[in-house]
Amino acid sequence: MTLRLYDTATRSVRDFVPMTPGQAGIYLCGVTVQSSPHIGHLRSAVNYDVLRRWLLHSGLEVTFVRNVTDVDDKILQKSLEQHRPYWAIAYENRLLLERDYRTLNVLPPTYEPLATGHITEMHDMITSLIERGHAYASGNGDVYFDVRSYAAYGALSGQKPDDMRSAGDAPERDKRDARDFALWKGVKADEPQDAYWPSPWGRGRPGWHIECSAMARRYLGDEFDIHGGGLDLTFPHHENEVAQSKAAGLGFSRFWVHHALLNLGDSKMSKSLGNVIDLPSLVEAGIRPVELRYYLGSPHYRSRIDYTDDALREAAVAYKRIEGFVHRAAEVVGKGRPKAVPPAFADAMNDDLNTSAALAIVHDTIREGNTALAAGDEPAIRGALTAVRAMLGVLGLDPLDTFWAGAEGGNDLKPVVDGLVALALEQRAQARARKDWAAADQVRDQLKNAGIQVEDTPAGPRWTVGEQH
RNA sequence: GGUGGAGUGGCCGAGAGGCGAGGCAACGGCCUGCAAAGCCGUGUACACGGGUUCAAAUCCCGUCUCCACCUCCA
Repeated sequence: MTLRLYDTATRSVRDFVPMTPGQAGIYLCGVTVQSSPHIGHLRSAVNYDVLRRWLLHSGLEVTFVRNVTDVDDKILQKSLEQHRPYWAIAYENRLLLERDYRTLNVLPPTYEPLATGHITEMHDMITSLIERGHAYASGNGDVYFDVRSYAAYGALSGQKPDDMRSAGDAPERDKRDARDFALWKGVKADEPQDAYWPSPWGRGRPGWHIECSAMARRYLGDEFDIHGGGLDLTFPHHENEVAQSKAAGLGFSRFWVHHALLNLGDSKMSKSLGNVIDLPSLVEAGIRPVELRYYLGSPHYRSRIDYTDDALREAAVAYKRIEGFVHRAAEVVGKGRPKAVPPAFADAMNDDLNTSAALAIVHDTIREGNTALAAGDEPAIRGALTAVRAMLGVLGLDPLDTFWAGAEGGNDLKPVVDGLVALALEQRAQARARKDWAAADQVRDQLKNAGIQVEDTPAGPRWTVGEQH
């Protein structure tokens, strides 16, 4: 069975057939770095990271491009408000974003192009659009895409231009049609003057959509496999991107993958509504990044997540069960080498990345592994462990992955603590030997007060720092 | 007004004509000196009203509620 993916353009699940056998090119609309990231942005990153890892696991070579839009209306507005250059704001937020991506074990993109680094590519495309009669310069420095010149406009998002509510951004300068959108924006007196570049149409800056068309072409070619982004980008951003690129004669994206949003309260998480939760605040509240990743990656990517603290904490408990098995098993049979993934897991992933169904297989395997642990059946333990690790690896959640293992604090001290705890456990063992349960339990309680959990296993007592896992 | 989507047991969350995904919580049992962890068992859930069918959470019609987009947005 091969991967089947939902394609927004055809509104159907289709077989994913790479343009070039063995390879996949993905363009993901990253973020406009106008403010610090929240967990909705991180959901996006996690969803596509899982797609990417699954393609890699399936043996494909993946070129993964995630852009950063580092100049736009809002960034310029903040520049004025904060009396700082627009690029200082963009860079600051970009660093915060990358820090969060890294913290969640999101693989770095193959390329991470900036809009401001591709002005020339944009000019080329705009020139081509004008030549082909799909764009026009207004005469005061703006260049617009001529929506009426492109018959398929609206096909991606299912919108009929005539049925759309009239655009609220009314008095654009010299548009032929209210739905035309800017490819290039001429100088405005009330904008930061350091945000302009020379162009054939005079000094100006890019319109919002052109950068993605230009950069996707630059790094993935005229036609490529998958274009991704949030559901809220379908219109107008992606609609405009297709229009530009196809009107310029390019094949552009073969699949459109859109993930659902993360809501908090009655509406999607967004800075402008103020209903925002970010990674640092969750970490402060005791949630580990890997637990957040589990929470964000468990529901299907096309299902809305209604964020609640309780649901997140429940996900954290579920992840601890996974971790508990992996650690206990590894202590008995060693870490092993993750191998192939169970067929049922592969089927779930191939079915439009059904991570929920895939996790059910993970939990089933863990149950078998726990039974094997209780029975001391080492081959079975080893089999379950390597399978579980392989599956978790695809999801970016393997606790023994050096990434997460290294993230656990205090590992340098583990041998030291190990020795100290061993002393205490020796006393407990002696007390237990003479059936002095009070003394034995006292040792355990004291260790617990010091933050060390002791549990007895068939292989003797084991201990963990902090919460059980 | 237009477009897309959602409503599943106490909670989270898959599924999409017939056999109760999975997790959390709860209850009972096993294991354990006790605990923890684990294992086994227990739940007849699919917004509402009609209809189609031998069979509907899944298909059709209608109703209600909610979300997203049509304006910057992952």
